[in-house]
Amino acid sequence: MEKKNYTIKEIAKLADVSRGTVDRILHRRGNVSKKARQKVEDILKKIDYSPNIIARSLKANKRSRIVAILPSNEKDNYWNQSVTGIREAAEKAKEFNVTIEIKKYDIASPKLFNQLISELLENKPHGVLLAPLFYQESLDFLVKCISYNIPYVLFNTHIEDSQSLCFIGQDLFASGRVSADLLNLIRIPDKRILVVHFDEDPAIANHLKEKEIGFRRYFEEKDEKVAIQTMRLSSYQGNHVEEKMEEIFTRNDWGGIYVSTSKAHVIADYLKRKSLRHIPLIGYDLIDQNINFLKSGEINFLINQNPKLQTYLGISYLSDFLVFGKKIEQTNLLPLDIITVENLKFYL
Amino acid sequence: MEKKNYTIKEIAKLADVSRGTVDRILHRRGNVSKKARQKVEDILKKIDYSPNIIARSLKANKRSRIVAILPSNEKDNYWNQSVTGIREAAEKAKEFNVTIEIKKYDIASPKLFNQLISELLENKPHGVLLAPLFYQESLDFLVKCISYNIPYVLFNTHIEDSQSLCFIGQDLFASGRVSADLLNLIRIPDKRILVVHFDEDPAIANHLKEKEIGFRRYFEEKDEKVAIQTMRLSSYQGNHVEEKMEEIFTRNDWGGIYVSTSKAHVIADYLKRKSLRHIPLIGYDLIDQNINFLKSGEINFLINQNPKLQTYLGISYLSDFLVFGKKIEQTNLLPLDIITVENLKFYL
DNA sequence: CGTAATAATGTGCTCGTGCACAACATTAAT
DNA sequence: ATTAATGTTGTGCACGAGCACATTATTACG
Repeated sequence: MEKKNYTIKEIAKLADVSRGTVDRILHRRGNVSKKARQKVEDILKKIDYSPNIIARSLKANKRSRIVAILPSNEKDNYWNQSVTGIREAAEKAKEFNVTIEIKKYDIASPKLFNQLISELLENKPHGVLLAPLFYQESLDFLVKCISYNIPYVLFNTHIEDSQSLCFIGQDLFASGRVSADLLNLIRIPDKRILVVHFDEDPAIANHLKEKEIGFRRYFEEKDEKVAIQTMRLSSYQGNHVEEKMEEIFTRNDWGGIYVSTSKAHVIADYLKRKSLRHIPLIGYDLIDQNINFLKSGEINFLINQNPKLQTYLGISYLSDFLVFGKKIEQTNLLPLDIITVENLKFYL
Repeated sequence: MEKKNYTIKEIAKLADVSRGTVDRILHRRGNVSKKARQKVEDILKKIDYSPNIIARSLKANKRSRIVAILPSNEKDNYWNQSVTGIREAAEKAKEFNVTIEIKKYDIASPKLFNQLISELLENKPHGVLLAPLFYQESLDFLVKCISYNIPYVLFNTHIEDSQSLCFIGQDLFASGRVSADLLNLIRIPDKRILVVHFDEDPAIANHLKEKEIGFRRYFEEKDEKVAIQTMRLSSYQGNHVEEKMEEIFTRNDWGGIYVSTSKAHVIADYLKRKSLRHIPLIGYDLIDQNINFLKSGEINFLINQNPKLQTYLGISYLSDFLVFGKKIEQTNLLPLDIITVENLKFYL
């Protein structure tokens, strides 16, 4: 198993040619006689040459600039964790002369997104990490990246047919099923279940629908006779949310609630104020507000979508690709961690 | 934020001295005049020099050999996953001229362990990854490593006071609590709870006890009135296990079972045969037998102790330390993943 | 002041890759 | 046969760090 790593110089000596000739063959640069090619290829068949990536990287010695583009964390601090992941990966990548720039866009304005993109393309980055919430706008951008030969990695939201290096995200359908499974354990029997979507933006709507399909499918397969009702809320509508909650909670007696976004804390807060904290509640993501309600018991389970790991891996992959030319797995669906008060601390 | 990485050559030019002088100052090799030192240190204060680790590594160009020592997976295929983690990390490390050798020891024989150790020390490895199940024997070995200046990383079992680069493992106490929390959700009310330890070896006994303490503490804090009874089994005793199970299950009516090792499948199998599969059961680790019973419903939850990630990180850390001189976090407690049928696939 | 001893400094080489360019060999065209 | 035009091959250099060693500057002391 003790495998020697041959160098170009050693191969040259074995084949009785010069380093240059070996190099030309390895890189298919032509200008090699049949005889020399034969000799070298014979050697290459016998041994297992792989270039020393450290030497290669030293020679290349390029500075790479990666731009990470994601929604602003002002309006939705779910994205804080993504930023943390980027920062941590950036720290590691710095040693390899890779710098990371973070660009945030307003989830409510495709226009500003487009503007950001075109500014960004003025001096072209070497790589891009993107959360493509706007479908069409992102697609346009990616076409440009391809034409400029800028490699990109997508995360959070899947875009079909893209030529990305890879996509890092979660399995939405499975995510709904996991939630259903947990809620089924703790729900109050014989009562209706409420599914809540906070879809500020149509860009996210499909995302949430996929989760709901998984959620409902679970109960169908289990042949459980549960009534499931869906409610749509937008956190931008202000008081409107309170009114809507008032309406839905006074009219019905719920046996469990599933919130398909990181906004479970909004419901938890309501339940607490209205002394409804006995109603089982499941939501997503380890943002501060959710964590507080998990600790105090209004939220029973949180599903961790690993936003931090998503971006950490995204940047790491891009960096490894730019520095060492490493190939990457096309799709990377991260685990859906089940979080309770007891194992919370390990995921923070 | 665009931070330039200065080179020694550039610093030399700025300070108007030679590369050698800068090098001597950076490495405290002496033989530098006060004047020159002053000039260079002034520059070093202004800029933020950190050596190019790629160049450094190329120059060093050392082949490193890491030996990973862990229990044999013949008798307990929990360790299969550890081996997988090592293999995957080895694949990555190969590119940096790091080779990994795996040595397996019999958990029943400290003698053979000692023999393995002394053989291993004959031609000294550059780094060691160890699962120190035998306390005293491991300690003796580590003392030798220290005297030979061999860096080591421990995983799975914690040894206090060791000078290891780091420990990678799980929080046993928390692990017991997590299990208790889950079992509390699904247990049959008003019935006794059974804790099962499979402790083939006294080396592991403490390990398991710590889990049980966490488990019991949870119920104490919750002020739940539950009777908890402990049973010790050894899978090496053959039929004896069956007898003991027979005894404990015919005499009592259990409301839930917690198995503190990866052997939950033994209980699951019994429950299945005796038509007792309604009894909630929680165990550890994603080994094939457990996975099967999780899928078929005899096991309700599995706690994933991340054995694969433990060794993967261990090798990665050691490799980064040997190749690039990177420092490492002292302790690394991996998450206790909660696994159900629904999120299982993401952890395999 | 001159020489020896010591302190301080600068240079050259290595690591392996990748490319540029010079050197040399072969063939074609006149 | 001579020159030009290709075809093929070998060498040199750069990347940045790190160390050995040669060279130069400074001090000590008779």
